[in-house]
Amino acid sequence: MKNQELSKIFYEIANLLKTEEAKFRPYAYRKAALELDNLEKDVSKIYIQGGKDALEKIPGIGESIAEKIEEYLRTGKIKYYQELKKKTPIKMEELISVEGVGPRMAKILYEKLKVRNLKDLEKAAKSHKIAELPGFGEKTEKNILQSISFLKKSKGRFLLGDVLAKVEKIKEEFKRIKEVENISEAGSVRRRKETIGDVDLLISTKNPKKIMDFFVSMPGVVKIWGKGETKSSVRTRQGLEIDLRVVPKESFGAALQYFTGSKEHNIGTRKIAMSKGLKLNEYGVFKGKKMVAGKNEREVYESLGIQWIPPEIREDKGEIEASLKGKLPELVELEDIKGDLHSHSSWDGGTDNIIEIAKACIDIGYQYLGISDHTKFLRIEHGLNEKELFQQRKEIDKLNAKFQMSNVKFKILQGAETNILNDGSLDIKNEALKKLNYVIAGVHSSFKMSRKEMTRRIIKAMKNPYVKILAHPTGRLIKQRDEYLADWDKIFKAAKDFGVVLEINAHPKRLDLNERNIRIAKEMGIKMIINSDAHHISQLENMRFGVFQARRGWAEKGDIINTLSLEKLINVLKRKEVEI
DNA sequence: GCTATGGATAGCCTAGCATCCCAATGCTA
Repeated sequence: MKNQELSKIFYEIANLLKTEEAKFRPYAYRKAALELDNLEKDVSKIYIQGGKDALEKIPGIGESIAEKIEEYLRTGKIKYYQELKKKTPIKMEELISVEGVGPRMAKILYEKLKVRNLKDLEKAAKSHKIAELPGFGEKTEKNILQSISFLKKSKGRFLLGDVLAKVEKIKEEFKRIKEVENISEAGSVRRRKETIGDVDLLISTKNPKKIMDFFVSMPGVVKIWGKGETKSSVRTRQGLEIDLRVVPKESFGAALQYFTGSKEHNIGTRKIAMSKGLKLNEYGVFKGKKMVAGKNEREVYESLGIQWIPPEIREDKGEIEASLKGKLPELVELEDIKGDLHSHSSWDGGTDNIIEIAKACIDIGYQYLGISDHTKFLRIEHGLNEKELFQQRKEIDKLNAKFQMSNVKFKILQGAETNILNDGSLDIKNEALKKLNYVIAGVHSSFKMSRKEMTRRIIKAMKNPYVKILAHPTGRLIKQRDEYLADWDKIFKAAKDFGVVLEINAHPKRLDLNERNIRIAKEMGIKMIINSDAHHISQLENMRFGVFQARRGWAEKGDIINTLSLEKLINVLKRKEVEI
């Protein structure tokens, strides 16, 4: 789809324009980029069917941007964009991915120090040239270096959220070929790791040549690293490396087990095979020369005398031992989720009305939806004040009454995503919080506090009798920002003591808690909730990424409160009983 | 540059915070 390509260009134009005097044009381009990114229909189809006029019907796209889309679809280029790039030939996206560096700073650094990319930026910072510039200083330079070293750690990896849909699409394409007997993703994609290095695909077929020919000629392939009958590797336009392996039908299960990994897990399973006088490799399980299993993965595990282990926990973190004892956790499933308690509506500047979100949730099959808009401290997000929360309540009550009248078994709950201010107080008065069905609290500012201060700040908020959920507890943004400094042992203990539910934020960029913390929370008996944090109806689907993450942290249905029926959930959301 | 209102023009995504330098700027949510 051209949507994403165009969206990327318009984002970049917006950022380039931000370095100039233009005040509102950057917002216009950003809006257009956002709309294109969220657009379900292929923009080139819209153009073919209705021309430029049809393009202008897309929200946020007017005459000028429609012309640029037209130009891109016809020529593959946008002259205006090229001219902007010529004026400031820097890798803007790369530079502003460094926390603390924005478009303006990037431009100044280019003009003064000829910084064009991340490498130049690091060099300039290391040689202390940045601190010498007017308007900059030692602290800025130090922060830049810190952010760069964080970025390096995740370099070359993609978010699962960006990769999975593409993998699913490729699988669909393959399934149309009748010679494909079995197909599955393997590797870290199948284990649903939060970031992915490269994609492994596995197919069984009697006609490897046809499969491999199709694979290397897929649209979007820009480089073929290798092509053979059993293995081919390509790189896509987005920089994603995909390996495809073709195996015979009889070995598909064994190969799937082998290529799913992790390496550590496989070492463990192979040891078990050895202890039973068997040999396990990617072709099957063998007793001497006789193959005893291999066709499907389940029989591979069973032939070793252990339970089949869900891919998400194949990390050699105790799953093999648990499996040997027949005590694997029954991991939470997407189907267990009965509702979403973290979503944003048009009240706080989101795109969709409450009723639209509710309808989407009914379609998913949820029993309930919690609207939790931002509150007033976050002006940029149009945070609601006490009065607006009250007005919103009236709308929600009306909608619930309608559901009841028409015998729809669905309820909208009213929450709010309040802000934990620097001193640990919230930005909404308790009298207003009291009237909500539940309160989420989260840190949205001043991330760089001392460990001690941040710990005190969060725990104080958790003590508020109305706070029930701690949103995105560690504040990290994958590949972008590390978690804030805090004493997590103390915070987890506070969650346990004060009955605060820890969120597993399902946004692919957050996935916060991470799997390690989920497992700690589970072992401590702390309840968790998986929330989408959707700002757009399409993001409700992110729930699945939260479920993957929960599964990676060994969470079971009973650990997650939004697997409960509405009645039970309401009971859990009740005011804290404990004296704080 | 887009949208809404009214047919050309106003309004839009702002406020707190850190940093750098002691008032202003740019970044972030």
